[in-house]
Amino acid sequence: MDTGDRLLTPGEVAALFRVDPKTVTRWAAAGRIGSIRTPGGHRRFRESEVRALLEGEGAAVVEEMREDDANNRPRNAGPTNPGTSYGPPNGLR
Amino acid sequence: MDTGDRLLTPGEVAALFRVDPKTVTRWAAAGRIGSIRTPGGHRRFRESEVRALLEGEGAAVVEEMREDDANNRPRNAGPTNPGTSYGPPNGLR
DNA sequence: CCCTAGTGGGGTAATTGGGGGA
DNA sequence: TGTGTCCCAATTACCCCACTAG
Repeated sequence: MDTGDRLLTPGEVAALFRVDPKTVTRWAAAGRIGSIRTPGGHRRFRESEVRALLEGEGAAVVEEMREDDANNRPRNAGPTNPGTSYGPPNGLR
Repeated sequence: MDTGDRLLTPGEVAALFRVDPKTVTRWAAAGRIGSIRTPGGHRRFRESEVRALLEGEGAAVVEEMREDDANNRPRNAGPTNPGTSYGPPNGLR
């Protein structure tokens, strides 16, 4: 994997997350996402990093709820990585 | 490759289900619906999954209601009538 | 050289998240 | 049991204008 990550523009990342490009800029400013700056000051994001965020953060039961587990229904039994520390690296709160 | 599903905000999903955004949040917290979190902590829901839930409740999912579980999970037999035009999921602005 | 589109920065309003109680 | 509503704090969306990217 030679870093074949393509660089995405804020608008691309914003469309992926369904947020405003400005919000993506704030993530980079807050250090929540890696950003590469162009000589002009614009930012570029790595596709691998964006994809990791999209699928890794909330990866939950994408499968339909099957009845085969009628044995019992653990509400939170997913490997969802429970307190995954979704983020606030800085104990902001 | 992508399922082609856009991401919806809690408010959008809440409007589709006619419930409060808080309720939608609880569904995600309970693992009943897939949720993708933004680096900021907000949630995004997949349009395909929301639609599957909306259409599935009132239409034909031939999925048989299994034994004891049926007792545990009562089907909402209300005249939800989602089959008709509830609202254009295309609330994109 | 000029042009269009996108991006950045700051500020303000609206939405969202989490907990608690009805 | 499940949902609606209250609190507060954080995050996000849209406004302006100026500059970069191609």
